[in-house]
Amino acid sequence: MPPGPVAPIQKSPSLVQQVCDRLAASLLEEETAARGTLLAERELAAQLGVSRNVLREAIQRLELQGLVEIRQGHSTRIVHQLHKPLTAALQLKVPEESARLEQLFELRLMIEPHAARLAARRASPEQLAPLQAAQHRLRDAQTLEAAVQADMDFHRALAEASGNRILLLVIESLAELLATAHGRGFRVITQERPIQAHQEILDAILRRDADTAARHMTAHLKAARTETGLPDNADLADWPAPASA
Amino acid sequence: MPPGPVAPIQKSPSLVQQVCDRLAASLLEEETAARGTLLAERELAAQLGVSRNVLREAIQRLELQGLVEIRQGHSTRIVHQLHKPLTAALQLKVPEESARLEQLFELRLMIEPHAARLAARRASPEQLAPLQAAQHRLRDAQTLEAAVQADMDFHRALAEASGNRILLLVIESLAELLATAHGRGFRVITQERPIQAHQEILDAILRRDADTAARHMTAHLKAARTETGLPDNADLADWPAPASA
DNA sequence: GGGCGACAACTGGTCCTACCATCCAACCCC
DNA sequence: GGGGTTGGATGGTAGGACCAGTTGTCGCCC
Repeated sequence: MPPGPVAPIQKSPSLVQQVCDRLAASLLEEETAARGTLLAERELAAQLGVSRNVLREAIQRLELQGLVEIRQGHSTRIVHQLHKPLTAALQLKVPEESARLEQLFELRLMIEPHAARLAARRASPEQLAPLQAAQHRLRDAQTLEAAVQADMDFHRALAEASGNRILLLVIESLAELLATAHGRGFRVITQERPIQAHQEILDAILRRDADTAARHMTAHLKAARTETGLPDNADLADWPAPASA
Repeated sequence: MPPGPVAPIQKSPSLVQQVCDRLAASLLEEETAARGTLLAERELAAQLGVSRNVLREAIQRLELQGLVEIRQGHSTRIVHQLHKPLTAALQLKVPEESARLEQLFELRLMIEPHAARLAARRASPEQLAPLQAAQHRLRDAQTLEAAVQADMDFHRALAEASGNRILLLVIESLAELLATAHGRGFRVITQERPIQAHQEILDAILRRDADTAARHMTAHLKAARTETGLPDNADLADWPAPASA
């Protein structure tokens, strides 16, 4: 049937999808309901005029997308962890942990130096602050957990400073997978080198020296990869750091 | 409480989660039920001994993860599109299409030259074949849709040839987002240049010339970005191509 | 009065049944 | 034999009932 002049009535996508979109929109755009507790199934269902069944499936989707967190007994909380779906997909795609770590570092080596490069060029003062804060937390960290967390925060803040939100999402996911790997035989040994490496990257960014920041990031990731205990990789020996011509 | 010797009783995850894991496992590992039609809700629910409600929620999750495709009236089909969750997350994270395209090209410029570099080094004959096939399809494409599809296939095959499945997943997702953008004002004009650009990349890979492949890919993406109609970007002017020292 | 345990009122988790909407295919009428 | 009709399959929605954790409170016992 050719598109007649009558009615492009676009039959409604499934109710679940509508509810899902509706909730996603109101969760993303408004900071009002910021990461607080909210949402009771029965109440929300009545409020939206759909069955609890539909509302449940919608909420489940939101959880898989990392927008809410469901715990039995509690109310469903709002969170912002859009990287979760990617994390889950990667775990499905590369189930074996050592292979995943290997490929993960390869990808980090591709994008994080560029992220550092962009951050040096584009970071606003508001974006630099959390970067420095993470560095301070790393320096002051007493426990391994705190150090790992501060390390993740640094890379996350750097990605955010790059101004590329897609990049941020990918790096968040890679960082989480890496953090999960810690404590399962993949431990860092020293804690001194990362502090200095981060400091060099940070200094270069503060000087707006993009090439140097990228070079230090490349070196940092290579070293971190070795410390994680991954075997040598011929393809990484001459891995280039991005630098302007 | 210190970890006592008693019982670290891991309480069973929710039924939905169990069903989900079960199905995901049987869908991923076995090629037996390869992308064929399968799975009727009522029947499967009875077979697994859970309510249709639970089975539905599990299936919904699988759909969101890109493992199955649900259509009303049909039986649910098995597919393998693990990149879908990432695609969805990106659409949530960067709702505005032009900004998304901009950041998307930035990320492609970061990773695809490296993908070409790795493909030149590691691609097996079995991985080179689809690359050449895609190039032939692009050359012979009659319609715009066919050309876009062949273009995507080329980049996908290249990512696969890199041997990094995480990289493949990301590139698949970026390609899909890009394809979606076509036909919404973001159209390519010429179809001649991509053919030649792909050929140069392909030739370099066949010669195992990693640096040249990466350089051509960088140039190709820059050109493609311009043809898509995105405004000039100062940070891209001196964008480096990865090359061995 | 203070502490401890049972209870009650939430929350999400599971099940059931009935009915609607859509699609496909076999069937029947012309 | 062609084309419209119909029935049976699928997934989609609804609403109810009950189970299972969590938390705060109240009352009992010491």
